[in-house]
Amino acid sequence: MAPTVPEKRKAQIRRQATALFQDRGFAATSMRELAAALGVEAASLYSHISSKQELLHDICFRLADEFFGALEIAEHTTNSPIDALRLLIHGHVRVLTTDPAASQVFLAEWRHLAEPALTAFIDRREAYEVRVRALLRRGADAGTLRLPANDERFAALWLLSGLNWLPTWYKPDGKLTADEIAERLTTTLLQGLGG
Amino acid sequence: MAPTVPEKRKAQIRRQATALFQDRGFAATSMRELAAALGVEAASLYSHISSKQELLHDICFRLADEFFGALEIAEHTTNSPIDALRLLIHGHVRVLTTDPAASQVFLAEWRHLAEPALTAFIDRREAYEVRVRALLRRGADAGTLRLPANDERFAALWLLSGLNWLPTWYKPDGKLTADEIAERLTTTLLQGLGG
DNA sequence: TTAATTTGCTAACGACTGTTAGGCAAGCGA
DNA sequence: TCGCTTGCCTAACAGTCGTTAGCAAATTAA
Repeated sequence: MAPTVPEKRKAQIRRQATALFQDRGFAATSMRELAAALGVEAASLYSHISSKQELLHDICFRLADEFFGALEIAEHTTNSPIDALRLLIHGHVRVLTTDPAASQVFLAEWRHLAEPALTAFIDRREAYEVRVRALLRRGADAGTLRLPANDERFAALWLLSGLNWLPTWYKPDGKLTADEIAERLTTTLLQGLGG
Repeated sequence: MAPTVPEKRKAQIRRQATALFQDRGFAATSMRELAAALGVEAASLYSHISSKQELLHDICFRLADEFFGALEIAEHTTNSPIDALRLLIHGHVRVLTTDPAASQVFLAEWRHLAEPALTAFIDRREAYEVRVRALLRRGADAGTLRLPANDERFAALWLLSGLNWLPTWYKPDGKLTADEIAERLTTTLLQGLGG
């Protein structure tokens, strides 16, 4: 009846699945490969999980929750749009660097979700972007942000694309901490590369 | 003996394959799906191509050539690093917008290349980034660019990530032309979002 | 010790994978 | 009309896919 012990093995499977989905892709990863990586036969996995889809679903929606958490902190801890933007970047970067593998699966493999999870995922992602746009809009209206062509949609894409590329090159053993990376990204984002 | 007629059909197959690889991914696209999209049986494809790998290879390396072409123009038409950067962005955006589907395959599906093409591809990509970094370095040394932490590696990632996210949202029927997008990106990149 | 739970196994299912072999019909230049 | 090429077909190959059934060993709880 203890839920912690069964969670252990399931967590191991999820971690290994995350790693494999990340570097081979969901579709190119077989349950037999996943099992082999855990030193087990493929059929044995089904004592712990119900399907391959469930693994992808768990990874994608857990990360979605974390990104939403970071967004909500940014929205609720300050009234200053620029401080909120800083908080958003720091939170976003912390999620990305805490589990880069899961982040990459979240960013790149979500399209392999089956319905109805796929639609739910897309809706959540859109809701996230809407709120980021609103945050940028507030900054532009207050005069503390200068959006290109006054277009918060464009600015939001620019912001998120700059952040979301991070897990493709981030190495956890690198010299920079998550906060240092976030600081650099914030500076670069706000000031640009112009001399 | 006329090489143009057989090329026609092969080009159709390549275009359809590009579209399918883009929205399902290489591994999740079967030759039977590709054939069905062309109104043909799977086996018939092999009169025109030699393998599924060949399709991926052609797409990835053609795009690599185009990106390198844009880079070379940027390197050779001006001595001003900042003008070269502008040219690079415009060229890069033009490639991305001219064939967004192929661009997304290039950016997202290259990892499914088989050896030795995979290693060759990675090497080319690295060579590309090295040259972009050199371009940014020159700008920083000349004082016309201000790189975050004076790190051209970081700046290059920032630049390319901002550009490479474009094909995920770009719609060819949108209001913005490729040059308008490139101008906005250039402005945003150089000036940032700071008010 | 007994009972229940967890974890894994072998074997197999039906479906699907990329690809090949071999043939047939239409359109072509000679 | 002949022969050749192009384009597509059916049939099949050997292998892999996710998943289920049924059973056994190990671990844990009472």
